[in-house]
Amino acid sequence: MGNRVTIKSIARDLGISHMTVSRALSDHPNVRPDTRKAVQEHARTVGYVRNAAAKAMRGDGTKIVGLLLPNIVNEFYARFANTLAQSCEDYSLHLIIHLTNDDPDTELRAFERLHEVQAMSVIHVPAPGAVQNVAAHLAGVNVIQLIREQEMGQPVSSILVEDHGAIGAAVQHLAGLGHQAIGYIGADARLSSGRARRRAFEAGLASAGLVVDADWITLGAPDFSTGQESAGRLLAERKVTAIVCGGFEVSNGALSVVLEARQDAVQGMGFVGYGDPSYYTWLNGGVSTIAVRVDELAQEAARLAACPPTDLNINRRAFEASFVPRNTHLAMDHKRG
Amino acid sequence: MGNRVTIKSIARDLGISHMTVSRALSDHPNVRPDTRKAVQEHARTVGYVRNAAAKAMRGDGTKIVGLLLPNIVNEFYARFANTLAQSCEDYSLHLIIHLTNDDPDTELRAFERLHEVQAMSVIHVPAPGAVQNVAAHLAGVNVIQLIREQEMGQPVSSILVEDHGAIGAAVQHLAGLGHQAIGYIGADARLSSGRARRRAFEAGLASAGLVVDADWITLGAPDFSTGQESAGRLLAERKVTAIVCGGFEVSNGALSVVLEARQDAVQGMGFVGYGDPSYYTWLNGGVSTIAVRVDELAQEAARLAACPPTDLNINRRAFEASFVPRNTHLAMDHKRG
DNA sequence: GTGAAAGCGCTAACAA
DNA sequence: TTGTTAGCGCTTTCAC
Repeated sequence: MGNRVTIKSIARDLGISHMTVSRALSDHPNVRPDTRKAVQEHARTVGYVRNAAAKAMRGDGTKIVGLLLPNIVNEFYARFANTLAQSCEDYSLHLIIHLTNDDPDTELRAFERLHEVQAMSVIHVPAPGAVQNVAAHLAGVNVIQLIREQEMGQPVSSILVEDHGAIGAAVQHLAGLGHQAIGYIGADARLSSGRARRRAFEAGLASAGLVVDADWITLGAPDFSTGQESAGRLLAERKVTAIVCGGFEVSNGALSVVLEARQDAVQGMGFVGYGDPSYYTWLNGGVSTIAVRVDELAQEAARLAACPPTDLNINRRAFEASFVPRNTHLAMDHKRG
Repeated sequence: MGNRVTIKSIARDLGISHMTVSRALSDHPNVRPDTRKAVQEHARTVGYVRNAAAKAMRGDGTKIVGLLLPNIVNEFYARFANTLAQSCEDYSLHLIIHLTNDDPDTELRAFERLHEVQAMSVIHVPAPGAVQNVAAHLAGVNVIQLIREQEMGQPVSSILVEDHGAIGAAVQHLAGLGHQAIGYIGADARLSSGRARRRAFEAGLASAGLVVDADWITLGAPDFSTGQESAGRLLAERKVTAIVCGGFEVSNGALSVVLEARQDAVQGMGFVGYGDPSYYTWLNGGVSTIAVRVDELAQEAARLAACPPTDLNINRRAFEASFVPRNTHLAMDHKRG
């Protein structure tokens, strides 16, 4: 069963040496044109494909790229993976996906598995928490960090979102609408992105001349339930009149709570989400949000994955986020175009 | 650079034969316990992982599963991939994703690439159109078709959605609401699912005592733009008072048009979507839809991918869809819980 | 209980 | 221009 077609089987078929077949198939100059043609034609008709394992074993590399994401249902990650997968097709790269659920142990296992298959590059959203002994699995791997930065004990590339300006604009926008007590929901200090966004939020408040109340800043793991719980708390306490979200998952979690809250509890409340899933344009007649150029991030990631930077020095690239004002106030009637 | 740790390098380190190392690492009985322990400990400290390529070359299989989806931004596919990826983790399988965009050529290339890496199983949503010469790349591969069925020239498993009843229920529901002219948007006859759902829709009309008007049935490729264009046409013609969608992409496309249409053009129009993305519960105060048990499909797919059915006969498994009535009529004010 | 040899598919280096 | 050899990392088979 399943007798693979190999260069040797082709060589037998054609009564020549397997080396001639190898040369013909890789367009080596030292093959008589008619031989080359005959070999290539035969190879096509018998459905020959080169054996990736054999190539890998010779040290020729694998064309395998690993992608480590918290999940793939959040539309930001889904779009990223989608665009990345398409770009990988262009570079003839295989894309292996591992979901970390933002758990360091799962992340470690994923690195281990990718080491087994000798992945050439790994694109990952670093999970929160301490760096573990991943270093052993990183020898000769081209590591590309996404969104968050974390020391890995070896030079890595990073693709980041520069959202300081956008978060500031969101706060200004809310202040302009008359909001004085603005709450924030985001990731805690374990993540570089969590630290940066929180700073941006506080800077925004300051430049709008508003006070920072530590009680209105709710932090946690960068996940859906943090968003839910934080929004629930802020809503229950009724101290803030607006909420700014600093994270993709957190934003969806918070939004789910506000959308399902009693109307009188949220009427007139300001809300700014993070990330820009397609349905944000429809919910509430349009949810104001901080938009990230996800496709550009993904294309840059594919480029870096396909062509590892020869210069092993740090390689940081940041993409500017933008504030998209829509229906900032909740529980309004639908507006239609 | 990047000198891989191998059983031979470990053997050198410990001054023993590489065979003893191999046996120790695979818990073979014929190794002195202290030798085994020493080897395993050393392997752990130097970060040894087995070389997948070498194993594959010996014919031991690859633990690689290919996943071919039209895209991964549609929430149904995203959820499927998400659950599948998690399940693959449990079975220690590598998941390689290829996006076909429902294009047969892209699909063919994906099969070719997966053949190169000797994927053990391939889970795929067959693209519309004729079967091409994929057969050559299927030798010894465990093929699992998802949602749609297509003859592949070799025995395959299929994981299907049994939505006849749910589609019938949707039509009954609309009829009960007084709708007499009900339109349908779905995939054309190139897809098994397109044929089946259309039949289910017509059967539903018949059993509700309603007429079938061929003009109200709009078919096309199973994509977003088909949904957009068809919904646009049905809205412009103003002949139907309700629309039933028969496809994930199509449903989102149609919904996008309906949500962005002028309010008077859709007020009171009935709408039933297909699939149940999370935001359907929030849009329009809740979009009625045909819900598919996506997690169960994915788990079954992982099971089949991990344990290829030894019995090479047909292996079909269908999961029942259900009709979820929510705010069937469009452009109502938000209802809140 | 341990080791040596062979071979999976492929190509760089040498031989003819 | 074509062919032979060797070796990448691993395990099965056979010898000790």
